[in-house]
Amino acid sequence: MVTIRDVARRAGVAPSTVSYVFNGSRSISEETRRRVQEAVDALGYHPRASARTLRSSRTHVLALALPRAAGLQDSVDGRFAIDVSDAANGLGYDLLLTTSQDKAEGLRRVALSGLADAAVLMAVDMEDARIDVVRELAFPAALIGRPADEDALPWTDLDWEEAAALAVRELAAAGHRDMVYLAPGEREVEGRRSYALRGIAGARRGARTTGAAVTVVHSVADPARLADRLRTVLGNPDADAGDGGGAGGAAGAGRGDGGGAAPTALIVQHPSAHHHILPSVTATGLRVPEDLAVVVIGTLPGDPASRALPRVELPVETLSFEVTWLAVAAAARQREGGAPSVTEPGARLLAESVGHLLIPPVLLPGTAPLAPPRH
Amino acid sequence: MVTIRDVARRAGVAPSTVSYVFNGSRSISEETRRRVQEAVDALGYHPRASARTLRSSRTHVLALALPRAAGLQDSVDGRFAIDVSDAANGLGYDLLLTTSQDKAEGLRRVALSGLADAAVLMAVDMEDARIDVVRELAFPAALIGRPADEDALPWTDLDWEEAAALAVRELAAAGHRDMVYLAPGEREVEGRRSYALRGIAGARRGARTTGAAVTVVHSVADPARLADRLRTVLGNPDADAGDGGGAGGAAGAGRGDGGGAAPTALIVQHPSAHHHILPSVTATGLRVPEDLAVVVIGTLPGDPASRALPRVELPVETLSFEVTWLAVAAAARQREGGAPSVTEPGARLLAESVGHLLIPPVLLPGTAPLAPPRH
DNA sequence: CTGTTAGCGCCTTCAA
DNA sequence: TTGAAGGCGCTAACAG
Repeated sequence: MVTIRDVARRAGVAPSTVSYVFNGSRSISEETRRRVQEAVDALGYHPRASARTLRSSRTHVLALALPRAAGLQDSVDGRFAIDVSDAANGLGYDLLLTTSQDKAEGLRRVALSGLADAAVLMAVDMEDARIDVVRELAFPAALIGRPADEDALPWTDLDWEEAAALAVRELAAAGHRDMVYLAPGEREVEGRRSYALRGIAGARRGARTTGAAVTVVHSVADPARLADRLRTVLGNPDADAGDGGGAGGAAGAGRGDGGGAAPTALIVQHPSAHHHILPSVTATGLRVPEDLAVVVIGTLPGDPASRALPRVELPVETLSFEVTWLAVAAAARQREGGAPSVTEPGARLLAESVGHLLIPPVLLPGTAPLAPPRH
Repeated sequence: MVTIRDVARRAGVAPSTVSYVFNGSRSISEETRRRVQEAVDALGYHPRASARTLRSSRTHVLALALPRAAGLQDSVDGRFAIDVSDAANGLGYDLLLTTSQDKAEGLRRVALSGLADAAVLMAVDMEDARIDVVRELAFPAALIGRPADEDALPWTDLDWEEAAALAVRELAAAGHRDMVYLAPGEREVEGRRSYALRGIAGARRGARTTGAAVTVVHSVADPARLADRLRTVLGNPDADAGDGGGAGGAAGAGRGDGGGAAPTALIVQHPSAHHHILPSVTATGLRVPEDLAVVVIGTLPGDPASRALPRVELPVETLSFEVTWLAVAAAARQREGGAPSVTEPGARLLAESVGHLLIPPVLLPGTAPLAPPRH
């Protein structure tokens, strides 16, 4: 184990000088710097993180709090984890994963034991228990997701509400009067997942704005059951009444002049349905886009399977970078007692002062056009 | 900041006593224990990880080295990250993500700065640079993936080779004489990704064993190009010669009595193709399973989109647990100077002594049967 | 521009 | 069954 003292001895300087060479907080003569560097290379010295942290009470580690809802987790989570890790590295931080089980236990433990300087909270609910935890502990944190209390903590998110409203508006502009909004599953709504509620609210708003009829249906993981629900709500003429069953999660919504006509458009917000939505629709006997226009919301960028459809992508990389920046800024603010540092122009400055950053949705064209309805 | 001394003072004991209460390595009177606990609760004391680590040189942190190949990463990676995190938590460890960019830089830094006790390496290549790094640094590590040198480090993996061979055998037993093996993309093969090479080797072995003709085709991310390649190799009668183009990644292989007949079965090993393989096949005009039997290898458990097909699932949870265990065991071995600890029976003991654990593939039935060929 | 020094909070040997 | 004390490796005052 080679320490700073070994280096100092070999370079013929004091340990503190070696430290300053590393931390660069005071001027060092070129000669001294060179000799220290030489000793470092010769001995293969590398500072111990624990000693540094104990002394400076800075870890240069960010905690990433994953939700870890029992059962299947979306591939979205992993994608965020990787991109946040990259962003953190770029800012000189490492990333510690905390799959907080119950009551944000992991997050609390990480904060209390000083394992991280700040936390990034993923997949937040409208009222998220983890928010209370970090506030109670005065632990710097930033969220991916827009909580009910928008001023409690810095956050960033895709504007899911506007994304849904935008999809409805565009479809209405193309002539569609009757649409179906395939929202995340019931459980996500009951769990008050932010993106789920915002998306549905946007769909309703779009319906009001355009006068189109928008029926909100909740998605299900199982493709067969999903096809059932779609069959029911899309009112396919030659439905062969497969498994029968109830009307599923159809929840009436949207007022407009569309009345009870058969829907001509489908908006899909459920992440895990993105991949098999097309087969599920095809299973109902409808052709896309001739019989039914399909728009997808929240797809992963670069996902080949969803490039065919018109869609609003989830800007994972941007969100990851911004939330990381917000978390690091929060840590800095806490260290310096609240003085906001003005280091970057533009959106970032805004994000820091306002405390959040809402990313406007962009509707990308798919291979298949936004076909107008047939009647 | 409440320290161990504050607790000691309030409980009327020495700091060391408090420490022993936490670490339980010597007997404490019930009375003392109670008073310490009371003080801990009252003051909200929590030990500092950095101080502990500095003193004990144990971090209780595992590093997870993700490959981070430029461009799109599979959702598989994220899934592993989460499951390894859970497994680590179960063994009393936290998980630090290192998205090692070039030359395993992140991993090296984490090891050198003592941020972790051991590493888990994901998505290993046959000859992986990270293996050299951890060996050079004598840093305990375990791999998810089976490297060329099987004895260099402990590892665990699905037996991809046997999985592919199994699929060929089962299809051959069902009467198929001509098959297509859709392997991972050319880049993954050139990068000598372990699972890619093993899978292809297994397909070849299956061909030899059964006498069936197996053509190996490399997958592509883009669904349209994939459909093209499939059209070419599956020799669809009513192919409308879409984009023309070359024969794509078709690489002749497999000897047998199948000769040049049209393939009746398709085996898919490319993870990112799993989701849209069915549409891509349908796009060629072939019906599944009437015209073409499809078997998928390496699907994620619980993925609703792939439940329909016969498949070999990737046992993410098992692999994650085992590799975590191997990594922790390696750390313990290093601490204790090589003495193998005998704490668990069965497979785990075996895994520890042999140093690796190869999981045998299981072919699960899909909704669609393994239809026999028509001719 | 550089050296000396005093801990950061904890664990663990040694002593009682 | 418990205390006292030293030091893990590093940083940040203070001196010069």
